[in-house]
Amino acid sequence: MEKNFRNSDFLHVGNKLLAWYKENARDLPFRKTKDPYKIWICEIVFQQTRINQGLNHYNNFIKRFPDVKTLAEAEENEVLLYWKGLGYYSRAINIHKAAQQIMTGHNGAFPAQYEDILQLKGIGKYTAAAVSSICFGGKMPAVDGNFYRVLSRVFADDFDVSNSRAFTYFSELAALIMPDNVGDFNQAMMDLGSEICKPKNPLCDECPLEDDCLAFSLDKVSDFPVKTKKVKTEDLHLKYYFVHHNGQFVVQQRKDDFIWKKLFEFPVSIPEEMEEFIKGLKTVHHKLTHKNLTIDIYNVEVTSDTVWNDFIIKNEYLITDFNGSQDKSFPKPLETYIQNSLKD
DNA sequence: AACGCGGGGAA
DNA sequence: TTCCCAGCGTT
Repeated sequence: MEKNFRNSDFLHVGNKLLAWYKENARDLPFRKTKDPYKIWICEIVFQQTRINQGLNHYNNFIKRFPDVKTLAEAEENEVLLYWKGLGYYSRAINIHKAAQQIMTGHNGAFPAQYEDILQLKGIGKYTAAAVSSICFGGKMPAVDGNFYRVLSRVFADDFDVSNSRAFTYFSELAALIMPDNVGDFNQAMMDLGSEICKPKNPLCDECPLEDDCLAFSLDKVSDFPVKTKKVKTEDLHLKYYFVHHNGQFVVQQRKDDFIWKKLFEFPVSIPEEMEEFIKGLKTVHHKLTHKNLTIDIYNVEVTSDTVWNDFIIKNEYLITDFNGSQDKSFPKPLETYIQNSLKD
């Protein structure tokens, strides 16, 4: 793009956006508060997550963990239970650690300064800017996917949003139109990007920035944003054994690497002498963003107390039953498998 | 600077 | 199918 295009005053664009937001802001639960704890939680929940998908999780989470102290004192596994089904489970692990950071490092009071907020686990430049601007009058733009899309269209800017310098680049672009009320501006950009300036089929005739949008005037809205990085998926084959005995079954907890960090799963192998108890196999297909999973689940009904006890003791496995499984967080496909087994 | 990490909805 | 979503931590 021509650099001289950016040398004029674009503040009126931001002011139009604010006026639009005043009339068209979405009615969301976390819009009624400036409690930094609640804003923080909502920012984490809705990272890479659509509002409708995470709304129930957010409400349940706030109800169970209403403040920093309650969250900090909870068990990690219970925090993960409330994150069940949301994905990106390191968010739950980090949110719990950050609560403890706030207790020990800030006497339980959420830090007000951008630099201090940025030090918390799981909080990056986007979230620090969002919380500080919405709750404490901070002046940093909360640059996210909506900013990339709206700004690249308004300025018809072909800067590649998959470039690692995109955050800095679009932060500078945002500063051109950013009014004094940065908290509302940040939220307005989110609502405009979500409701009007959508990735596909944007509602340009309803957009308050239609007269200011260079891409629209060039009839090239669909050319922006430019994104070169392509989504690549790979196939992955997993195998589990659903080992059960007298209504109980064997579970173990995953490590905090790879997928489904610290969630519970079935054992991935059984001793040879147990193979005679295999009743059948169910293959489950599950799609992740970057993986197509094929999961073979062997149904192993152990009818020998000796074999069962040896297996548990030798491997130090955890045992649960169908009721107890509700207190644990399982990966989606395994959760579905357990629920279906309950019906049989 | 590049990559891995979930799950669901829209087109 | 493919893309995208109130991104972040690790390497």
